Amino acid sequence: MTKNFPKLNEQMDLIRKGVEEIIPEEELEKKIIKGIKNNKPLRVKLGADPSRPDLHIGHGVVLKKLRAFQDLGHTAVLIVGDFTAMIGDPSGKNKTRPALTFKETKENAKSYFEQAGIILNSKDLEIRNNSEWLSKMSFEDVIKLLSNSTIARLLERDDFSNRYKNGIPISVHELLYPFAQAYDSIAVKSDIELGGTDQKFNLLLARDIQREYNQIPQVIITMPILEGLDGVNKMSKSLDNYIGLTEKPNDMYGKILSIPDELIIRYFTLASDLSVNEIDKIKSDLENGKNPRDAKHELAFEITKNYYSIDDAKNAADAFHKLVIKKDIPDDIPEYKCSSENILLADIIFDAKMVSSKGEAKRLIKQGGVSINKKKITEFLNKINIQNGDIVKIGKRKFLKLVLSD
RNA sequence: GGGUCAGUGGCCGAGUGGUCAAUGGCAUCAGACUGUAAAUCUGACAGCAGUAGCUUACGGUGGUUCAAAUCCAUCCUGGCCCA
Repeated sequence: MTKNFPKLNEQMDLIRKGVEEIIPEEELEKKIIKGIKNNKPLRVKLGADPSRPDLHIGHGVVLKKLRAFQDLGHTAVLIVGDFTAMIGDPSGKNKTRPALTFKETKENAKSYFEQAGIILNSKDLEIRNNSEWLSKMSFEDVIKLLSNSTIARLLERDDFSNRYKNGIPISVHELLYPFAQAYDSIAVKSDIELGGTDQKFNLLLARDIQREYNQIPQVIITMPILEGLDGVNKMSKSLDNYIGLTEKPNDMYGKILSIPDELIIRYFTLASDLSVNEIDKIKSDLENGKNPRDAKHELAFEITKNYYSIDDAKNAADAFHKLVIKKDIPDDIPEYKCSSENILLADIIFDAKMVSSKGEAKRLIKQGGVSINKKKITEFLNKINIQNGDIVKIGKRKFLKLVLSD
């Protein structure tokens, strides 16, 4: 199979977009030149962590970079850490992560691929489980592997040294994680490995180890960690500041609009497919007084479009204007069947699972957060008379359509 | 192995026998306001209950007491010091 690789400059331009570091850049150029000359795609490794089944656009940053390599004709090698999931990557963590069972790992891996598949091209994609080689290693093999580094080196890592200083436990097996990951690179003979900046240590260690095992060390490319909706912390599910890859277009659009203005360019760079030139244009427009709101709408549109379609993005934009700006009601609202016309409002919204307890329902009503047909209801003790088709609004974004059934 | 300290609500962290469903901060939710689902201000924030009542909660279990998050015993988890 012959491939037509783009020229070095073209490749480098695309690769450089948004990256934090390329270590070392000259080696990358050499590898690319060699690839073009020998007509051989580079093997670009990315470790998938099956302990986190829900991907968000923060994960998308690095997946997009991997996709960029695929678009350039290279081979994406996705490693499922089914074996290492038993350890749990300590990167960026301040506590030991619970080990997963094999079954959980499998299920998570499945949903990981469904979601990563949104971004990656299924061609030029090689998927490997690291249990394939790690489970076969003997204790002797492990000792050989571990003899390539020192405790001092491991403790240099921020994650570990912070935990150590602050008296937070570090289990010994966590120290082995970077070695397992490094060994993956040897097993798949990676030319390049991608990761977030929090992976830098692990990625670099693999270079040393590959050298010990007589392989040409991989080039490492780190991507910035995308901030979440709060604009401060990294995007993560546990902080609930994330935009899921599989979120509905409307939610995706709305959530993007809620990012702080300062993050607009960063999001364009890391999460959209716009070219560096296009992004520079937006940047200068903003500096010349363009309303950030408009730029943010463009951003929301772009990202939603990439994950769905132009039409979906348009619809999401319309829905946002309707729901949030004009405070209108959305088109599709869940229905709730009422058997009686006389009923407590609190019971309805609790039963329809719009709130997690009746106390919460009462609280919302008391605070004026619930309305029927745009009329606020603030008395939670009175029963209400319902008409078929009444629209109940709960809080800012939840709606319920009442349907009488007899 | 010995000693010692700690484990509190989504998180951080007060509280050392009754006045504790438990101060405060963060997060969250609602209302007002706004270009925004931002910022700010106000309020709420265990569950059940037609409203001062009940239930479940301060690592687990058992106990002392009229009464325990607070005391005792034991177990689990972890930190630190010594070996």
